[in-house]
Amino acid sequence: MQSNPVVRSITNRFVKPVSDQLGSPELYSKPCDACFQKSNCLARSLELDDFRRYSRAVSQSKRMAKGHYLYRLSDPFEALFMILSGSVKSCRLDEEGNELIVGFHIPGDLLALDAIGGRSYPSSAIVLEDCFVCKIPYRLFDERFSDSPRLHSELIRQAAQALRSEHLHSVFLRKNPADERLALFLADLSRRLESRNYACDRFDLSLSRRDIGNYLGLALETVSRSFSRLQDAGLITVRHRHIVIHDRQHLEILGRGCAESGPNVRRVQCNG
Amino acid sequence: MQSNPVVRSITNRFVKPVSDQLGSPELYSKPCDACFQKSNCLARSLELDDFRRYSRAVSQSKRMAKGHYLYRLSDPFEALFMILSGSVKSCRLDEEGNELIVGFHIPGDLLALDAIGGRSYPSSAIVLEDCFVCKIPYRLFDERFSDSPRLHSELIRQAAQALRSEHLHSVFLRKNPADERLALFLADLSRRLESRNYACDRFDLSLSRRDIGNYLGLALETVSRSFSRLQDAGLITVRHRHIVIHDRQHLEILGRGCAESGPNVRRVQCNG
DNA sequence: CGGCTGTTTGACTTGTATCAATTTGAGTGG
DNA sequence: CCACTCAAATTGATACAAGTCAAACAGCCG
Repeated sequence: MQSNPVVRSITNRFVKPVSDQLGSPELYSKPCDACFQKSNCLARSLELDDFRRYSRAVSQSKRMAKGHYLYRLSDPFEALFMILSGSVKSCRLDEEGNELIVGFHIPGDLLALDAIGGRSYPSSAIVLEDCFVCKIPYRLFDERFSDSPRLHSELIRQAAQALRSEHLHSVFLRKNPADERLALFLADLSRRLESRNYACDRFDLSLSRRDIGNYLGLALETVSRSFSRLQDAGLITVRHRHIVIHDRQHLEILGRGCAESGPNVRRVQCNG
Repeated sequence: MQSNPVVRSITNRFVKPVSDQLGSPELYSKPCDACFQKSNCLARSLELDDFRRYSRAVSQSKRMAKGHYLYRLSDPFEALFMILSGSVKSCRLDEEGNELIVGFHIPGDLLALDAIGGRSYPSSAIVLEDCFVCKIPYRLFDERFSDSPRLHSELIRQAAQALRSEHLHSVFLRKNPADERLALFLADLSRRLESRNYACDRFDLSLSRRDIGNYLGLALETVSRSFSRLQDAGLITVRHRHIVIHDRQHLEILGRGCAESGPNVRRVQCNG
């Protein structure tokens, strides 16, 4: 794990906007060729013809301010979103109207995969840090509009990857104690940041303790205490939302429940 | 919720085998047109030409005996599977080699979606009740072999549906007490059985208490106690693996955490 | 500066895991 | 058909991780 000497915030603009006014979503011209997330783009393997068509259809990136919605639960489904910069959480609602966070997304992530096949979005996407996003109209994948097999393959790959991630998430929500959940969350986030070329050993969390607890199935107080314990163990340094990772490998080992350090070795059994 | 007067086991053979020997997987001729799961099939919306090609590629259904593997973790990925009859669990392994169940599947379900895009299966599929399965070579979806947009659309739909189910599963693993998890599990299973035209108010579970606990993030003893409590509340009758559902709607309400019955109303808070 | 929100820490409570003992059921073989 | 064996399920007693309640503290912003 090597990090850049300078910490780059994921709110940095990867794409220079034409205009610079913040607020409600605005349009910017953004040729796909110049996009910083080209390597994660669905269109990365397209032939020139198909790529041009794709590029024309998505050639606009929206700037979204913190707190705004990319889309709302039960809005009609019309597009996927790729995050170019910033961060986003996606959430459902329970019966009492509480948010249930189902995803925490960083640049390079594709959003709204869970909406495919339905008429409306089954979740909302809320901007945590000012974002640039690329809006990908779903009709691009519609047989009536286009039939680029490569584009389809790329999409199904991404969906399968998302499914695998969900499996992992659901598995470690089952029995792992609080510290392990948090450790794995941090290690996983660090890895994802690294794979997108961000600093992975120090970053600012855009999620509150409450949101982290929500996502990990813990009370916010428990999250706070777990942060303290991980810090006491020397694995991280935490000051409010600023995190420094000292030993990601150890975090991962702890997160996988293979911890053998200290007196607190007991694992909760899963009965098989 | 209406059920058939006669309980039909999901081990019933929907497709008559040519030969009848049980044991290691054998081949049976099975024209897709006569398939009982045609309505759930990926090929259901294909034009005649594409359907024929599809049918030729998958025109064989395997019989698999209880305890056998449809595929194993880290086997090379080559095919998806549709369950025609019987039931199957899919599971990953943790570091200690324990099973972690990520799915419980009944006829009409499509398996191995999570393997797409990788070289090998990320999970194993184990037969719980003798099965007939349809093996769908993944090359059917490969651009080099075919480029039927409809088939792709169907696949991505199924994947998105699986993703939504996983979101729901992960959400209710977070904070819901044992009784709610079990209630929702039973109600959901009942609904799925109903949608596949099986008896939904009485069935035999092919999962053990241990497996259910594993899937729901509970100890097997807790599962057993929850069964007893649901029975005491008059919602179900349970005798070992045989379940009778008396009030599915109430089970669902309970499962969603909106319970107001009895003294045990307290919900575990999720802190928002 | 207040007012507000988010975070930390402490004290107490509780749901469920764990350990342990019993009962039931299925399968096997005489 | 009845014993025997083994796995699965039930039920009870106890312990502990994490939830809840509460209070103090730190940042942030108009």
